[in-house]
Amino acid sequence: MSKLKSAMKPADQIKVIVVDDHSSVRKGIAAVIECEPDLKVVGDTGDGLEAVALYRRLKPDVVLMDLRLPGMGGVEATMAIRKEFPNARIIILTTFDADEDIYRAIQSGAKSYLLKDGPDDELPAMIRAVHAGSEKLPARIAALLASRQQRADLTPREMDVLALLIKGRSNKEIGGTLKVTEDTVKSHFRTLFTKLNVRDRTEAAISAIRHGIVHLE
Amino acid sequence: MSKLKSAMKPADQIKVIVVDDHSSVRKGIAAVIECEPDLKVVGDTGDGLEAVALYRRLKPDVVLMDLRLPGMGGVEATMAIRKEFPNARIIILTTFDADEDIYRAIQSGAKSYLLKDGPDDELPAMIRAVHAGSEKLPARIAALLASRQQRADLTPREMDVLALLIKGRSNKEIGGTLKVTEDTVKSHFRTLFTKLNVRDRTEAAISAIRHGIVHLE
DNA sequence: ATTAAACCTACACCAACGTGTAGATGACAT
DNA sequence: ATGTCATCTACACGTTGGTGTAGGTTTAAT
Repeated sequence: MSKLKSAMKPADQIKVIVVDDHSSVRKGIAAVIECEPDLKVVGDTGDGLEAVALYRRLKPDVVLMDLRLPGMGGVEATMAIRKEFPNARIIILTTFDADEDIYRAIQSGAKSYLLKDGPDDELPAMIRAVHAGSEKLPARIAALLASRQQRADLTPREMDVLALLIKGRSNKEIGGTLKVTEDTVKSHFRTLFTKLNVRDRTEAAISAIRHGIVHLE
Repeated sequence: MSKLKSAMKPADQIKVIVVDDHSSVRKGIAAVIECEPDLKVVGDTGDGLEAVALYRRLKPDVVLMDLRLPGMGGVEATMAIRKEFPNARIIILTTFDADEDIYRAIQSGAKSYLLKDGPDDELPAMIRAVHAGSEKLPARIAALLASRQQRADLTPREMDVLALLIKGRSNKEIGGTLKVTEDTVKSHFRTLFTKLNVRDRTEAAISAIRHGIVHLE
């Protein structure tokens, strides 16, 4: 395996940088990639800001980016890199499969979205595909995205109501916090129920959590 | 680093097997462990049943076990191994930090519980500690366990009610499914609210999800 | 200028939910 | 045997939630 590797000229290898705040995860990803003769990890970091600097310096072919980074999140880091380098090819590699996360990641300019615990050969194949210009998502992720699309987007106000619902607040309390009447809150819930295709607030809460519209923690 | 490794006699090394259904995860863990001269991965598998067979054959010092395995879960595999080898030292290594998962894992005889994305040096240190006889849990996990202990355990019936709540069912529907009256369901919710320390069903649903009493999916 | 959408408010009605209270049964432990 | 606990039932009462209906303002797009 290392024989193959040394036979490959560096110029032909796809240069990859890995951004994840846990170095053990970076090591694991690197270990998988290093098994592939045509791929090469040229840098890694656990910080979003540093990721941008690293990109400037190393000009990798592909970036593997975790979504949840301390300080600057993966979405922000992706946007920052793409603002400066519109052709940057970034793959989001994360443990979360919430619709909303996937949606925001793709919106930010990421080319693909992989789950860390996906099949073994998925990552190298996706690196090559994305490097070659593909933007194809794994079937599972594409399905999640499609299911999200079926649902109309929520307005900012509806997001507020939903966020407070997840904190266990009553209509009256939500109204108090948002400085509107209880009736208005009910009105927002009404449209929310329709958009989320649920019958009541409990289902709405579960659905919101399941789809990653709001995050527990 | 590999110099140190070769200087270490195999007999002095702590033998580890890794059980996880994703081979890329196994590789990552192995990569981290192989950096430590006193640790050695002697086997790995993605299957719970096979894990038991592997244990019989290799008699490792420590087992790293994922919780969510296809077919036989990590808890069952842990119990199966400990039934046959009561001294087996098993560390649960998973991505989930739900109280309930941790609780069941420790109940099943696991010596420790680590999160996959924990600090880099945590895993090797824990392997050594568990091998030496320690059962200490990481602070974060211990705190989660403690918070669970504050809560009285739920009765089977209460679990049923909770599970149906997470499916978005009303009191009447839950009663219909469990073949009891709506009043009985309310009665169960009453005690449930007290035990979970919440005010209403929506909070109960959120709390149950957060603590891993019930699982989405 | 008109339309559309987000956002807000109001009121009334009924259904669903939460609580106080009270009692019955069977299982299992001391 | 007595007690404790899980389970179940019942009824009444007040609160909260969900819906039908109707109309208001502001902002942005056509």
